[in-house]
Amino acid sequence: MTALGKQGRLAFDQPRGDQGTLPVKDAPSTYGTPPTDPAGGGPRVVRVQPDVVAIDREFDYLVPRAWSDDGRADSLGVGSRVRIQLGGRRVGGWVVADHVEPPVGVNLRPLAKLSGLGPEAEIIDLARWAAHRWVGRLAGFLATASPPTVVAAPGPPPSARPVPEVAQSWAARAFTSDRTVLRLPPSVDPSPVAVEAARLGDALVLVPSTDRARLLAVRLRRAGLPVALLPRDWAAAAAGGLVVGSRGAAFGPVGDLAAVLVVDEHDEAYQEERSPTWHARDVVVERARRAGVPCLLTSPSPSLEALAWGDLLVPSRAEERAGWPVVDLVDRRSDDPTRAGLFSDALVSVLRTDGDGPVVCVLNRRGRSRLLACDGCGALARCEEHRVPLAQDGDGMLACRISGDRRPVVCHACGSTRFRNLRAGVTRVREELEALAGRPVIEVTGGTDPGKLPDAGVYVGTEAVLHRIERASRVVFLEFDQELLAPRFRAAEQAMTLLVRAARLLGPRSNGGRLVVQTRQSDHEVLQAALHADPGRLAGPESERRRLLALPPHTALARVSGAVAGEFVDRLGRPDGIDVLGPRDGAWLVRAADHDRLADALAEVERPRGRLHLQVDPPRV
DNA sequence: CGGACAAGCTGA
DNA sequence: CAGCTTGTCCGG
Repeated sequence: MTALGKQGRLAFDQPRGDQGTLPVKDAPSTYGTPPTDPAGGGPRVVRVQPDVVAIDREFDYLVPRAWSDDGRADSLGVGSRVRIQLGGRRVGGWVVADHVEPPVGVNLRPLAKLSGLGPEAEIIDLARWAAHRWVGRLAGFLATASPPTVVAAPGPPPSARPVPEVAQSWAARAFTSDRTVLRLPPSVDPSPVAVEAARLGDALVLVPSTDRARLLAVRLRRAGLPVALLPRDWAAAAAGGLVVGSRGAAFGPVGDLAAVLVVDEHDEAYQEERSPTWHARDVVVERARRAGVPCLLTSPSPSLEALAWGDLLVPSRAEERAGWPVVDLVDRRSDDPTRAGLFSDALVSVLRTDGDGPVVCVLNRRGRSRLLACDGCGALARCEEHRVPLAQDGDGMLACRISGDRRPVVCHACGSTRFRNLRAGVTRVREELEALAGRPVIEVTGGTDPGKLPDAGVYVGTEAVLHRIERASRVVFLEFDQELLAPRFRAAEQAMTLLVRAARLLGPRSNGGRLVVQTRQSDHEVLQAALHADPGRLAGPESERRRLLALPPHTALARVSGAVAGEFVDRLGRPDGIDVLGPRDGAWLVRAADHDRLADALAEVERPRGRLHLQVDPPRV
C-alpha cells in the first residue's frame, strides 16, 4: 500500500459553477461556511508550497466546501498538485501538510484548483532533506519530483509475471547487504543486476543518461519485466514494477519501493551542474536508508564516495580482466627526444593497421593550436590585455580565452605572420594524423551529430568523440598526462572515467580491441589500474591522498562565489568544526568534517541579498 | 517570482 | 509635483 494508492482517483474541477475557483477578494467569511476538519472540528486547512522557485515559504489555504460534495476533498492530500491565488496572481503549488492549524489573524483564501498527483509524502520529506543537504529551495526539488504533465491517478498495477533467472554469480550476491558497491568491469552488462532488484519487488534503477535509461528499459521489458520509464511513465511508475530513469528519477514515484540500484554511480551526470548541485546517487542512498531497503551501486571504478559508504563486492579476477580491454602504455620518455610531438612510432603503426572497427584518437584540446610562438622573434602569442596565451581556432584566428576577442595571426612584437604551433589542438592534429595514416581522418567535436558521422577508418576529437562513436578496434589517448595532472582534486577519478568510456568502445577483452595511452607516467595508479583491470590500485592511494589533504570523501566541501560571497562568509564566521579557505579567484571554500555539519552551518547564515553561488560538493575547487 | 508601495530623480 | 525609475518587502 502506498500513499499514492491511498489518494485514489481525483475528480477534476468543473470549468463552471466552481466556488473554489472564484476570486475571493476579502475575508473567507464572504465565501461561506468552511468544511469541517475531521481532525479538529474546524475548517480543513492545508499547507501549500507555491511552485515558484524564489518563494521558499509555505502558505495555508482552506479546502473549499464544494470539494467535499464532489469527492475532490477525498482526493486531496499531501503531495497533491493544486493552484492557488498568491499575491496578485494564480500559481501552482504542492500540498505539503494536511489538517494544519493556521496562524491566527490571517484571512485564509480557498484553494483554487486541484490539478493532479504530485510526489508522495515520503518524497516531500526527501526533498526537504535534499534542500538542506545542498542548500537549495524546496520548490525546485518538488518540481523535479513531479510529473511533467498532469497525472490524475496512478496507473493500473502491473500484472504479476515471474522474474527471469540470472546466471551471473555476482548478480545473485548483489543484494545480500543493504549497502553494496559492485565493481562491474566496463564491458559487463548491468541489466542482470536490475533483474535481481526486480526479484525483491518494486525497484528504482538509475542510469546516467536518458538515452541509456531508454535502452535499459527496452532490454528489461524484453526480459519480461514490468518497466516504467521516467519521466514519461510517471503514473505507471507510481503503480509499481521496475522504475528506470536518469538523474531526476531519484525523486520519482515507485509503487512499493523494495530495492534501489544505481548503475555507473561514478558518472558525473548524476550531479546537477547548476545550483543546487544535488547528486542523484546520494539522494537515492538516503531514500533507500529511509525506506529500509537495500541499495546497490555499480561502477567499473567506484568513486571514493561509494567505497566510503558501502561494502565492496568484486567479481573474480578472471571475470574482471575479461571485461577490460588490453591496455598498451606508450611511454614517451623512452622516445627519441627530438620527436617530442604527439606522434609515436606505436601510434603510426596503430593508424596504419586495419582492425575490426575504426581507430578513435582522443586529444582534449580544441581548435588548431593552444599555444603559438612567433617564428620571427620567438615571442609567445598572447593577449595584451589579459596576459594569457592566445589559442588558434579551427578557422585560423587567434582568440583570447578570457574575453573571447579575436584577431588575425600577426605577432604583436615584430609583425610577423609566421608562427610555430607549440601545442597542437584537434583541428591541426587531424591533418597530421591523416598524413601519417595515409587515409581520411574525421574530426569529431561536441557539436557533431552522431547520426551524420561519415564512415571512416580513423576519427579524432576531444573526449566528446567517446560519446559520439559506439565501437572501435583501437582507442588512442594522444596525450593522457594532461588528464592525470589536471589541477582538479578529482582529476585521477575523471581520468579513470575516460579510460572506462574508451574501454566500452572496445568491448570485452575477447574482442581483441586495444586501448593505447601515450604518457610519460606509465607508473601512474590510474594507468596501472586500467592495465591490470584492477581499479583498487587507484582507489587505495587516492583515498589516502585525499585524507592527507582533508578533501572529500573524508570531509564535506562547499564553494561560495558571486558578488556577495564575501559578505556571506563574514556572516558565517568560524563556527566550531568549520574551516573557511580562500578567497581564491573570488571564491571561498567551506570545509566541515561531514555533510550534516556543513549543511547546518550554511543554513544558519542569513543570505545577503545579491548574487551568491553556493556549490555543495563542488566538482572542482 | 511579480505586484504593491515608498523613496528618490527629473523635467517643466 | 506628476510621472517615472529603482529598491524593498511580502504573499495565507
